[in-house]
Amino acid sequence: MASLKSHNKKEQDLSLTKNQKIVLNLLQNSSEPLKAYSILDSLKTEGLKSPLQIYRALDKLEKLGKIHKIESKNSFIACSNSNCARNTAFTICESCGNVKELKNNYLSDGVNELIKKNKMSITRYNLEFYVLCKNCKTN
Amino acid sequence: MASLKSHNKKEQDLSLTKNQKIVLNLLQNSSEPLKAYSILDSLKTEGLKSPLQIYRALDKLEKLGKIHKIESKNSFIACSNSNCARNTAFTICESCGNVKELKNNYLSDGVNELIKKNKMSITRYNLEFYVLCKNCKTN
DNA sequence: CTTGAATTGTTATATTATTACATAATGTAA
DNA sequence: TTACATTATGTAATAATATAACAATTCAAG
Repeated sequence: MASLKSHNKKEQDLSLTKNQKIVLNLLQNSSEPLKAYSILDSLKTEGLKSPLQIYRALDKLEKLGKIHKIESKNSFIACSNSNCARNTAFTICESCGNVKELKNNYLSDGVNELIKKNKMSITRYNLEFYVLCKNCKTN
Repeated sequence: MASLKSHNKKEQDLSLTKNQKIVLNLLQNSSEPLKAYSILDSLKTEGLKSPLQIYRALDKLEKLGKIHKIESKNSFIACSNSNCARNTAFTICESCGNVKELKNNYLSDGVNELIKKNKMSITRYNLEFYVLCKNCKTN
């Protein structure tokens, strides 16, 4: 087991530490973005008791591209692509706050075009599209 | 002067209240985004002494589209277009943090195309492009 | 003038995030 | 292996950002 783990490190990010795994797991199983202190509350049972333990795990996961921060909501969401550490795009429902990550492939061509046309030399981008989600439209 | 002022209210947003004007003025004369508490510090001399006075002015100005919040920096910047209350786009230097608002016209066509192509029904957007600004490139 | 909406002032408090410091685990090169 | 650097941990304290609650005031519309 141990040897398997270390062998696959890079591919599967099994190199995550205990705290990082716990936090990532919570986010991956959440249907909505979570706030740091709400994560903390949820993980008190797992032995995480200080904000810093959460923030440190979040920082690392974000750098790895495994999660993203929705800045306008001070919330964190698991990456639904494949570890996009640099470019992100979300839709955010203006009514209920529901957030979805847009698939890289859907956008990247269009965004690249946009960038070229405007002669911008971009190292990274974050796009937030505000919408009315299906649920909220019908209500 | 006074009569001119009241006559042009709507066009020039002279209807702003005292606090709102003071805060907007500070932001318009700033070369960089400012944080709420730094605004508070700067305006202690003008009689503004509580965070809430600042936040309330900022909220109002943001709704009017006269300023924007850079969420990832918890900072505020005066609008450099004409009161774009809904759609915003910025470049943010990854090195020095320098922020510039992109002109609406530069982007809007391209963004609209992008939205159409992806069949999104967007009510509003905020685009953050991270760059290396000229200064930081050469250093 | 008077009524209702918006704005203000003030205190207290909630929420989000980091500093500082001591310790332990892990990786790596001699 | 030892030794050294790097990374992660735990904990307490505190900084930075933002809002709640309430009383008082301003100010335009009827």
